[in-house]
Amino acid sequence: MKRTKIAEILRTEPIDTEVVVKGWVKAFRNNQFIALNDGSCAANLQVVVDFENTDPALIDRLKYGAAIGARGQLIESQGKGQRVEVKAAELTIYGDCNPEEFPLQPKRQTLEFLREHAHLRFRTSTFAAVFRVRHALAFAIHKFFHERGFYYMHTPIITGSDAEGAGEMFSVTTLPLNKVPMDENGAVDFSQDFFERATNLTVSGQLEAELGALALGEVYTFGPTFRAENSNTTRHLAEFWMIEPEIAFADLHDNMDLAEAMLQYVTNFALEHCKDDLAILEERLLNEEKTKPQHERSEMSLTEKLRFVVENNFERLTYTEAIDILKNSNPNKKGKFQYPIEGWGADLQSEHERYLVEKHFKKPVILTNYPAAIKAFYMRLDDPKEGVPGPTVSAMDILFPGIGEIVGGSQREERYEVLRKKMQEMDIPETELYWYLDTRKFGSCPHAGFGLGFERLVQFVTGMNNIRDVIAFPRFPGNAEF
RNA sequence: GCCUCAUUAGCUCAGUUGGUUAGAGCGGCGGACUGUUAAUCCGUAGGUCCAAGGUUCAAGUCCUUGAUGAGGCGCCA
Repeated sequence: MKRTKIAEILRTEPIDTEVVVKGWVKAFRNNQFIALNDGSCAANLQVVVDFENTDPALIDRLKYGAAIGARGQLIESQGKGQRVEVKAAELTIYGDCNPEEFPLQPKRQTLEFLREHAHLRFRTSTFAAVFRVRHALAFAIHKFFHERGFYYMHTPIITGSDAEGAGEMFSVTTLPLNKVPMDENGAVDFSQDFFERATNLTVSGQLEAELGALALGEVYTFGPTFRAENSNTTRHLAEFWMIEPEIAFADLHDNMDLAEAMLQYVTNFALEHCKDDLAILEERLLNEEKTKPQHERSEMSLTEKLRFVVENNFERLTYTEAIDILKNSNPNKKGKFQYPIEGWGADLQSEHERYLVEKHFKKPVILTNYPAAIKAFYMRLDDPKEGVPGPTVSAMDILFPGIGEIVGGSQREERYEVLRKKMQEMDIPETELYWYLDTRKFGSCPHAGFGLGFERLVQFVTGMNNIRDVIAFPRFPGNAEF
């Protein structure tokens, strides 16, 4: 007989039919009640064992974590706490689970402990919920773009360009590391390498996505990204997933509208499709915050926060306006900022971003038109504007409470000469990026795009504080286990 | 990379001013109970106090160095 997933049984409740369920034992109570979970949903199904007519040796193997199957009638539950249960006629043990050796215990475990047992942490209700929500968000992203006529574009993982300027890169090579061939100048002779040139893992698919957008109109990438930065924070990974839409015939405002609509769409998708999982995560967050002092606790519950983002427009303001607000803010006047706001031109520190998002506006914020000097070469130079002390670019960063920067994007510099000049100023070799410049030479048009850190989105929606807890096997400095 | 804090039983933690035999809860194991819901009740085993060195009559406790973990900052998504 074919097994039925527990999600299906709980949805359709086929009372008085025989079912086969298979899953892992989450609890075995009173010598007769198995809480069975098969990962298809957050809820467990209760399997009732007739302990008086079942082999005691078999009952003895119904340990926490064991993989089992049960065949029997689905009946209305004879007890409280659940609507239906399976009256087991036959039990099968697929995989025993020795409780003396199994690292997980049927009790609360710290996230730090589970992080060190990442191969088993899917078995916990928290991580099962996180990864189901992660799936839902990934699916929602594809759905959102597909519905809007975007094409999903696969940009290369291995890149020959080291001029993308988005951070330190991981080298890709088949050269023998114990005997690297050198050329006559004493430099590594990459002509002997697999690709006959130096190659790296991608730090962004943006430049390639732009090429696609300038023919297909609207495209997006959704793939892994690698940064060899020595970053040790709760919001950085060496390997993470990024969504990078790129839209032709669009300016910064179209870009902001797209990003905001997308974040609201996928958040709403999770609210609608992951109710049980979000309930588990909300409860977890609530318990975690109980250990914090009152003033550090959030004013809203997890789902309230998500609903707030879906129902309210993001606050849009320019960098110049933000500097004004920060300069006149209480923490700046009272010297509370570690980095006081001196004036126009400096990059904002995370304490400043947090002040704007969490204290001043209390909602997601889109900051735009940053000084050109602190942003990437490909961002479009703005026309000079009265009251703005220096040149700016059509950049935008979306800041989320608790997460910080979740989106970074811009309108792209589409003017050939302006882009070339900018590249020269920033020491970006034209020969490396001739193909990028070509798009500005042949049928260039205004276009824009952004990068969304997928794990940061998952962090926001699940309420998990550490980015290492929203990806199955996190990669970070000193760690590539599993 | 920088700063701060932590490391004691399988897990989460307590351990007073440096003082005799290092404790608790949960989990495990054994038993009881049998419509339970983190089941409950009784009993029981379980320790390289992160590592190395030092101070001291005496170190889980103080000092030095290192390892690992966590948080903050920087880099960013």
